Amino acid sequence: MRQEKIVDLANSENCPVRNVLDRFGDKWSTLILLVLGRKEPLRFGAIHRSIGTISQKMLTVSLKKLEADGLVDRTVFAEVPPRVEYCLTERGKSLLPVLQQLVDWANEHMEDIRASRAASGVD
Amino acid sequence: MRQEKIVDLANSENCPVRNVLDRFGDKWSTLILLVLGRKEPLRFGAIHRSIGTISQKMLTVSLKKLEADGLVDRTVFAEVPPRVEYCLTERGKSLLPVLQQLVDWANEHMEDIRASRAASGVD
DNA sequence: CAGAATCCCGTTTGATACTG
DNA sequence: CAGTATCAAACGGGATTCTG
Repeated sequence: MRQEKIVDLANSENCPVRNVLDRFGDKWSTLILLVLGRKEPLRFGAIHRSIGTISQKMLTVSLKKLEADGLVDRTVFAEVPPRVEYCLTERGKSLLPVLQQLVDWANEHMEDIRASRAASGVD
Repeated sequence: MRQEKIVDLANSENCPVRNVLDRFGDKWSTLILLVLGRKEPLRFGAIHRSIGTISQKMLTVSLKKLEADGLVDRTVFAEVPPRVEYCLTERGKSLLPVLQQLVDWANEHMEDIRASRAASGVD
C-alpha cells in the first residue's frame, strides 16, 4: 500500500497545491472570484467598486491571470463607450464552493483569531 | 428583506474573508498547515525539510503567525540540543478539511489550468 | 469606460553569518 | 538544533498619466 496519497509538497513545480496556491495566494484573485460568484456578469467598474480598495492596475492584472487560467471569461462589446463584462467559467464556478467553505470558516473563527492575535501581541 | 448575506467585501478591516485571506494569502502558511495535517507533531527541521524550498527565516516567521493566530502549538523541550515540536491546535485542525478541499480541487484542475495558461501565453 | 504604460516605494524574501 | 540578526535583492502594488 502506498503511504502517500498527497502530492509531494517539496516540489513546487509539479505540486498542484503549490502551483494553484501560487495563484490564489495573491491578494485579490480569491476576492474577485467571490465577487463574481455573487453576481455575474459584472463590468470592470462594477468589480472595482465592489472590492473598493483595489487599484485598477491590480484589478486588470488579476483579471488577466484569472482569464489566463480559464477561470474567468472576458467579453468585449463593440460600443462607445466601451463595455467589458466578466463572468465565471465553468471551471471558475467549480472553485466557488471551495472558496465558500473558506469564507464560512473565516466567518466562524475570525473573532477567536482576532482575540488570539491581540493576546499574542503579533500583528 | 436584506439583500446581502455575504459580508461587505469592500471593508477590509471588518471583513472576515479578507482578514483571513490576508493571512493565508501568504506563500507558506497554508503549506505548513497541510504538512502538519499529514503528520504531527513535527520538529522545526522536519517541517523545513518537508517543504524544502522555504528558507528557515520564512519558516520561523510563518510559524509565529500561525501560533499567534492560535492555529499551531509550539512546544519547547528543555534539552540539549534543543527540540521544538509543532502541532495543530483544534482550531488549526478545523481548517484542515477546508484546505483539503482546496487541495483536491487543485489536483483535479491543475492540468487544465496549466494548459490554459500555456495557451494564453501568460506567465 | 476600460485599460496600458510609467514611475516609485514599502514589504517580502532569500543568503549569510552568528548564538544559546 | 532551532533559531536571531543583518543586509541586499526581488516583488507587489499604489499613484499618476495617457489612449482608443
